[in-house]
Parts: sequence; C-alpha cells; structure tokens
Amino acid sequence: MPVEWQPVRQSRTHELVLQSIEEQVFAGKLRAGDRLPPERELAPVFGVSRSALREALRVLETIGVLVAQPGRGPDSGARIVRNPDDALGRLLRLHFALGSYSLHDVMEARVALERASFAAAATHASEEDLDEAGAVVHRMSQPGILPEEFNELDTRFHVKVASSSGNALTSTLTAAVRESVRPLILRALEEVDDWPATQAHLNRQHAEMLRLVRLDQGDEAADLAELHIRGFHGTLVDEDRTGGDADGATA
Amino acid sequence: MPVEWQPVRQSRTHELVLQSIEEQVFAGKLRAGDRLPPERELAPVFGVSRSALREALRVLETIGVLVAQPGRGPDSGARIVRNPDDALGRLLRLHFALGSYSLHDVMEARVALERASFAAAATHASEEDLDEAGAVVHRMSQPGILPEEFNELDTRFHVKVASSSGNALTSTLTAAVRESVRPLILRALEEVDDWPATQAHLNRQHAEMLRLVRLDQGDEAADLAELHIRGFHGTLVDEDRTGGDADGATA
DNA sequence: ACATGGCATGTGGTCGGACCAGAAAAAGGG
DNA sequence: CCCTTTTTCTGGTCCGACCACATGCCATGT
Repeated sequence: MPVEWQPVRQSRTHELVLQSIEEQVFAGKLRAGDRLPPERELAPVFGVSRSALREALRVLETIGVLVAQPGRGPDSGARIVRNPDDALGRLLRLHFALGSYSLHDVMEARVALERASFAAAATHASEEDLDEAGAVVHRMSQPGILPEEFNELDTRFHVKVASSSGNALTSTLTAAVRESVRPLILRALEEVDDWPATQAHLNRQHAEMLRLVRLDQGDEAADLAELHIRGFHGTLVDEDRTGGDADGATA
Repeated sequence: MPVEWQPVRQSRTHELVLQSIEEQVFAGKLRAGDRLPPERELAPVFGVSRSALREALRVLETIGVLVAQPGRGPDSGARIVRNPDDALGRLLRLHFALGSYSLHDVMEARVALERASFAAAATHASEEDLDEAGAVVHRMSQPGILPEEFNELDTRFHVKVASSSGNALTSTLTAAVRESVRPLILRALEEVDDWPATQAHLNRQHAEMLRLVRLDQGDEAADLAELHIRGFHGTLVDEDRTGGDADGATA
C-alpha cells in the first residue's frame, strides 16, 4: 500500500495543557474532590494564556471530570468530579441525531446492556432498590397517564434496575443509550393506536420482569427484558433508515 | 424524602450557544459534512463574543461532532463530523482512572457488549472482515511478540469483531471500554509468570472464537468470548479495589 | 502562453487586558 | 456579641490585537 502521509498537526496549546492535566489524573495525582488552582494562577504555570487554559478546562468539563464555580469560599473554583452520565448522554444523543448510529444499533446495544443489568439485578439488587423500581411501575400503571410522563418513568425504571445491579458502568451506559432515543420513543408512544392497551401491556411486562428479579430468576428476567425491548423498538426499526455510514464523517 | 432544592445555575452564555447549535442538529438542519460560518461571523449572530462561541465549539469538538481547521479553502473552517470513538474513549479512560468504574464493572460491561458482538458477527460478518481478524490473530501468535504489541493487537481483534457485527454503537462502545483498561491489561500481561504459555492460551481462544463465528455458531462463540474475557480479567479483579462510590462526585 | 514567485486574504489559534456578577470573608458599627 | 457594609477572590465574558498557516490572486519573467 502507498505510504499515506498524514499531517502531524502539532500546536494547539490547549490540547497540550489538556494532555498535561490528563497525565496528572492517570498518575493519580489528581483525584476526585481535588481543587485546581485559580485560572489566573494556573495559566502562567503552564505558560499559556488564560483563554487557552479555559478551553482545556472546558473540555474536561464536558467530559464530566471537572466542575467550576465562581465566587469565593470552599466550594468555589474548579474541582475534579466524577459525573460521566450527563457527558455520555449528550454524546450519544448528538451522535444519534447525526446518524452515527441507527435505531437498530441502539436497540441491540440496549438488549445487550439490559440483559446484563436484569441478570445482575436478580442477584445483587437490594430490597430498597426493587421497591423503588416497583413504585415507578406503579406510577406508570395509573390510568390517565400521558405518553410524556410514561416515557420519563420508563426511562427511570430501566435505569433504576441498571443501577441496582451494582455496576456503575453499565448503568451509565444504559441511561445514556436510553436517553439518546428518548425523543423517538416519545413520538412512537404518542402515535400508537390504542394507548391504554399499550400502556397496560408494557406495564405487565415491567411488573413481570420485576417479579422475576425478586425471585432471583436472572436469566428469565433477561429474556423477558430482551423481548420487552425488541417488541418496543421493533415497529420503529422497520420505518427507520437513518443508520449506518454516509458521507463527510469520521475523517 | 426532603424536597432537596438545587440551584438553577442559569447564565453561562457559551452553554446557551451550545444549546442553540444542538437544536439545529436535533432538528436536522445541521448535518454531517456541513460547514459552520467563520467564528468572526457567527459570534455576532449569536450576540456573544468570539471567546464564548469558541468555548461552545470546543465542547462540540470534544464530543466528536465538529472539527476545525485553520487556513483557507474548501477544507478550512468548522465542519460537522461524526467521530464518536475518540471522544468516548477519552471519556471512559479518564473516568476509569478517576475510579468512577471498578475493573469489575468494566469486565461485566465487556462481557455484555462482546457477547452481543460475537453473536451478531456470526450472522452478519463478511468473509473479508473475518479474514482480517484472522490475520490479527496470526500476528498475535508469533513467538517473539511482546506484551506491548500483543495488547495492541488484542484490542484490534476484539474491536474488529465488534465492527464486523455491523453495529456501529456496540463497536464504538466496545472499543472505548476496552481502551479504558488498556494500561491495566498491559501491566497484567507484563507481570504474567509464563508469558509464552499465556500468549498461546489466549490465542487458542481467539482462534476458536473466530472458528465458531465462521461456522455461524453465535451462541457458542459468545460463551467462549465470555469465558475468555472473564478468565483474563479474573486475576485482576481480585486485587483491584478502586471501584464503586466514594466522595466528592456526581454532585 | 506558461510557469514561478511574492503578496493579499481569510481561517482558526492565541494572547493580554479589562470588566461583570456573585459569594464569602473581612472590616466596621451598633 | 450580632448585624451591616466593604473588600476580596472566583469564574464568566468581552474586546482588540496578533500569529501561523493555507489558499487564491496577480505580477513577473521566461
């Protein structure tokens, strides 16, 4: 094959600053809860302008490893935190909107993640978590509920089960993936023919999944969860052709 | 439970700009390949300074939906792209380093994702993809190979199988999750007692997984992949106690 | 007519300084 | 001692300028 030179693209000082901060994190010298020096002090330390430093901090903020607060006192300034959920959610939401993933891809990912969630929840979930999930299902079962709120509660149910499994990563991924298709799901719920029947059907599945989890029947719960998700996405996937690869991307 | 008021935190003009651009994406008015106006023109359109606009663009860039290039000509300026892999990789890498996820969480997520990958690859992968994966396994099997390169190739193998499954999302997630524990895996490989034996063992599994995929035996391939991943992470998980929840986060 | 070199133009990237809003600490007054 | 006012420190924003680089244009020379 040909040599395929590619530009070296050095410079971009804010990336160098970013890299430097990242190294501190990887080395364990910067940990969650630590505070960074004020921007006006830190910029000269790196030998860059405040703007460049701020852009690096902005990157860390969008990743969810840093929050900044103005003012004075112990809570002010830039602090290292661990809040991946919002960042991951926004990332997947935008990329799904841009067509980086098809709805089919999202469905398969949900199946994979939530199968694991339900299976693990059966053995690891506390009574408290399950009661909370049960309360959500109960609220979803109320007669007059609208698709809007149902969608909200459905998300909460699935995320709650995921978090009750004790796995922070799959929980975060589940929430983010579910979140990325929320508008689509909502539209689908609003356009369904017999909404009360659909609502009842979905909630029967929810209740049954929860029952299986309580009985420690993880595999059965996972199977039902897969059925639940596939059944729900199934009608959407057929009419969806946003997916896959096209032009102008990943370059 | 108590009401738990939380601050509303308005302002932050760059977030408003960001929100405005995101809406254009969600509405489909901004699509992959589109170019944004120059910063000096766009800033006054939003009624903000160039710095604030730039911070919004920087956020989009770290999410992987935008690239910017200086200079002049058709390739210059800010363009909408779809490159989630780097963004997702950096996100998980940093959060793993910060202890947002335990190694156990990562292992379970890998099992869930890669089970799906191998199962789907059995039915969807092209001969070409599988040959490529086979070539990687072949290179990993060479006698004198060092853990460093082995780790690199192992990542490529798993990611290749994931991408061959035709699911861009699970592929991206697999790559990012695998990437986040790469340093740990490398260290583990370097500290193994009998490296050649370990190498041979892992490659037997790789070859067997690939064989099962070629035979369209997706379930068996998934089972072996799970065994493969658990076996590999197993020794690490025991000595790892970074995980779970602690202080100063997610606030 | 064509190739070549230099110049103007336009892009993101960076810099320095200034000011604003808000919150806490410090100072002042009862 | 408590309450009010002032100061101080923080991130957030804005403005204007310059830099590096790539392109396009134009004059020049052959």
